[in-house]
Amino acid sequence: MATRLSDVAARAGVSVKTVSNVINDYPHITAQTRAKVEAAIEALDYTPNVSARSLRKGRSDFIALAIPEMASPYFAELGAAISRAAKKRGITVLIDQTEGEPAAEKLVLDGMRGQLIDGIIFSPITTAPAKIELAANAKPLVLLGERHAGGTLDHVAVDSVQASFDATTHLISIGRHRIAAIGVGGGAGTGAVRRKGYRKALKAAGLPLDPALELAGTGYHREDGAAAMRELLALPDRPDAVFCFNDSLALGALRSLADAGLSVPGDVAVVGFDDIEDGRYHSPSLTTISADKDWLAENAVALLLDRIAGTGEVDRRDLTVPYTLQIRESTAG
Amino acid sequence: MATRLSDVAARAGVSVKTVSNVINDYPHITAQTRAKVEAAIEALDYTPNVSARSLRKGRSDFIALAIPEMASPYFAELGAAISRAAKKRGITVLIDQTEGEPAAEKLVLDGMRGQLIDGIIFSPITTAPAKIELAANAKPLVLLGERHAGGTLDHVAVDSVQASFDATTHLISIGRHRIAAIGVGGGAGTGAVRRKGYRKALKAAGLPLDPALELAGTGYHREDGAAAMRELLALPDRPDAVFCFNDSLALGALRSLADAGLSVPGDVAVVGFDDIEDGRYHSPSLTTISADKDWLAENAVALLLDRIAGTGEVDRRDLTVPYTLQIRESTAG
DNA sequence: CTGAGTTTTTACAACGATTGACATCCGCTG
DNA sequence: CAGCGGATGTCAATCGTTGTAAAAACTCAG
Repeated sequence: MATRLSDVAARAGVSVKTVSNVINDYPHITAQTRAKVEAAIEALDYTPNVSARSLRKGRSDFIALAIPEMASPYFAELGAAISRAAKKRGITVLIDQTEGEPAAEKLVLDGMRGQLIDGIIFSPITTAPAKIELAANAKPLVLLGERHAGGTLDHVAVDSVQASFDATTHLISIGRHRIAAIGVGGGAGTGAVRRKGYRKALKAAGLPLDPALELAGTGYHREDGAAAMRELLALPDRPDAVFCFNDSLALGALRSLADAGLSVPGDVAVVGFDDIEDGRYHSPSLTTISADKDWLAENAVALLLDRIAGTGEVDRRDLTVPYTLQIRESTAG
Repeated sequence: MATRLSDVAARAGVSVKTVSNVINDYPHITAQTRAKVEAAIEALDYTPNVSARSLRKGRSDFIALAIPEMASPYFAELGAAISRAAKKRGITVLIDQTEGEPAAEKLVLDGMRGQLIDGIIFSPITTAPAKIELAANAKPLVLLGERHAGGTLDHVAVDSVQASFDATTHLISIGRHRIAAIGVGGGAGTGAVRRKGYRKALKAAGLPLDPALELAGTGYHREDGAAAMRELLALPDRPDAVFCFNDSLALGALRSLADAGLSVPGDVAVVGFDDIEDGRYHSPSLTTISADKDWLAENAVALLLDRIAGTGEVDRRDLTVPYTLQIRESTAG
């Protein structure tokens, strides 16, 4: 079953070394020999044994993507984009669901998978910045997400403060005054950073900051958004707009608004963050911050591969993903 | 950086093989030696090298999951479930997006990844049954999805005919007479099988079969559902219910219905298939066929591992996933 | 205390691909 | 025709782990 290098060599009538040379693009090879070898490879349907190669070379061309959960739409889309970007470069992505568990995240950082993977793209939830720095000796690592903006590791993220500022300002610009925020306490520093932009926008517009309008919730899912929205609607003086720190929260919020018989954006305008596909087809469609996921994926992968190949100790790089505010029905009835 | 077996051996004062024996639970080891070795492993923070192990053993404890796209909600949820099920058994899942491309599917079947993976769970889109049979010599393989029900390969799937029958019958039971079907032509045989159940239900109820009410669409996404629904609404005699062959289609359809100002289920009742999370939080929430994804995942993984470990040529197994009809707002206003 | 029988531990050789040092063999140039 | 560079081949070693088989250590009966 297993075709080996030697099988190819035998069929091509050359030495094992030559086949290896062909595969590894060794400079001095006749077009003729190369053709012969390639024909044999084709004929035998040969694939190099990854284990053997990786054992010998110390490189596997596998990278890991560690995300909290692949079933959540944002991460699913991100994972898909990163897989594609990596595949283009002949790299395979191994997706790791940490489920936000510290133990699982630690495992990732320890360069788990027994030296199989060449590097990690990591979207942390629980692990604190300091610990990441500490453990990050094992493998090249690129961080995603806004946490940790001041660290010493390579990093790719949206400028969440600015984006949140824009989102909130958009709500103000359509005449809203009581603007709530959902997701304030959420994971990975996201909550804190986005709240910063939110508050900044309120302040810039001279609007008061009402603590009752800042909802933490326990997670970043639809149900959390729905619950938070219900809380907001129970307030004596309910908000006329909500900025949700991600689209899932926003979709949950929309559900609660619908249940309450309120119109969107008539009674309450809603803005999300992430631009997941669900939001585009929702009714009403969701206004949201749309970061370029393919850009993010391309750059995260490129950065990591750079670091893996890296000889000299290049400076830490910190990339900012371009984004736009997609105005849709949930704010522009 | 790389701590090797020999490092552990040196520190514990035993031979390399003994350490290996400890790790692999070889029966004859003194408690004392074991303790010594384990202490050394702990102290040095040793992790076995996957490549070397896999090279030597011919087993890697990696399996691949090949799906059309991980960003589509159903497959994202399925992938998450399978990852979890595998992790429980110490297996790592490598997710492969075939994007429905024949070339990519062929690669999967050829047992790509250079013998790294031990087996494949495959959810085919384009590749025909016959070709799968043919190529399936390389690696143990478990098929998902309804295509190929009569083949010779291990197989885990919902009884789509029955489920579709139930879904359609439910629509009939709430008094609908003009029931459309969306997704009839779609990929992987799904369309054909579900249509069969749909037609059967109509026939059983003595309802006429109107070809104009069977919509194919180009894919299984929201946009396809939305487009199909628009087509249906343009009919002179529009349907009073729609059975969509998956939830994404249904959500798209709901969007078009909302755009048209029609009420659900008042004017048109909608049923989906898959029970993805989006449907539960949609407004109106979506009535759907809910197959037990964890059951599916557990059994697919177990079946595959069985086959991998398998000595004797066990008979082909064909597992049917239990499901329920979740009645929600889109049919029960 | 000896020898047989049983545990426990070890030495050695693979697994498949790659690499480096050299040895060839070729056609050419000077 | 010596010599040179290009193109291949030979050979051996290496990556880290584990299966085989045998050596070493221990147990216990006589």
